[in-house]
Amino acid sequence: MAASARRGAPLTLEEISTTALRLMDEGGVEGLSMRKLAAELDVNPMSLYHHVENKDALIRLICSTAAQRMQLPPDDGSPWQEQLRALAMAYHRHVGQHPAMWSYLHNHPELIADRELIIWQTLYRVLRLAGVPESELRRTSDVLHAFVTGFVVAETHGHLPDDPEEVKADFDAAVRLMIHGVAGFTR
Amino acid sequence: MAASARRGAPLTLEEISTTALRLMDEGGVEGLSMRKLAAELDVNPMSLYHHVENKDALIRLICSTAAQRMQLPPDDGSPWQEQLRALAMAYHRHVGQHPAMWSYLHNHPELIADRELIIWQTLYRVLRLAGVPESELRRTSDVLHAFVTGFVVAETHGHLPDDPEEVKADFDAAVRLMIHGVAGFTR
DNA sequence: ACCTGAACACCGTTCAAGT
DNA sequence: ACCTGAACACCGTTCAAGT
Repeated sequence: MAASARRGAPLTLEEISTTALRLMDEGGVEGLSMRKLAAELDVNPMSLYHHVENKDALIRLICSTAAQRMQLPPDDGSPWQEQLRALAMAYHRHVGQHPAMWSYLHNHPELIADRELIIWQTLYRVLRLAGVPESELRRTSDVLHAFVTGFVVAETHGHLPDDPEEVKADFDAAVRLMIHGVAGFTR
Repeated sequence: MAASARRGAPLTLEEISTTALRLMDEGGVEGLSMRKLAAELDVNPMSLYHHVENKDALIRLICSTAAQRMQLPPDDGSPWQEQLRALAMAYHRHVGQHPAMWSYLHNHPELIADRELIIWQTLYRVLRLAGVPESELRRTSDVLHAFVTGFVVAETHGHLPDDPEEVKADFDAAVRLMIHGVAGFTR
């Protein structure tokens, strides 16, 4: 056994990653430290190293579990333009919930490179529907993903204090620009 | 007088910001610390606080001087599509030279919000040329800027090791998508 | 197997003291 | 006016020791 001296139960990866993500959500990147996380879990800082190799690995864990759990819209049969907008909105919501995590992810794109992730599967499906040829799927999805990430990160960190109507109009303009871009692409 | 005990001349903001940017370029965000910067300048760490309020102010200084010095293409009379591409390429080059600074900037868009900056002036000019109405300039330029930043940051951090031909094709696709998007916008 | 305390090499920053 | 050293409250991480 050898559970914690202060806690009843032993640590799990599950609660480590959940608590770490919460700390990041609440206090940004600098809100998460190994020592604060340990304090939050009521455990010795060094105990964490038995479950996670180091801080980088911890953040990687947070990102991958959060990315896997993203709630993305299913294929409802609507036109690709609407589905692209719905996907962008789902992205927008997720970044709004975990801005610090997405900032990190934006600077470490390799953590989200796995094409089996639901986010890529969904984007591929929408782009196929739009008529993007198979050979261009990787490239087009990369570009759109970078665009959307750039936009929502800038929006979340930049002008949230603004008039929400303005933010909505900005978001609409971004989506329309992408739709026109993809349409012009396959025409 | 009262210059440094170890150096001949007193510190200047100029050399502080130049050296700090170099440290960031060489070692990423974690390559820049007040103590390393002081060591590099052969000065006591605390001396820096006489020229700069704190580390945040130092990074703000780096970003604003670098942004002011960006070399952007002048109006050469070519079509707006070509000028937009040239602008994106200039951006691309600058981010490639200072990736860590741009990562920071991407997460602190307020540092680049001043519409008098050459980057906004240039973008406004190109968009006017493309026929974007005055009332939509702020919005459209925000969206495009976020897109370009998203793309070049992702590219710089993500798949530079790739085949340079592929990177170039990705960049072309991104520019074409933006051009189609803007064109569809004003049609 | 899992947890712990002490220790090391780093941080940013404050403050009182030097010239 | 500008620089400095000591000190404080933080970091991530290693290591040897506990159960």
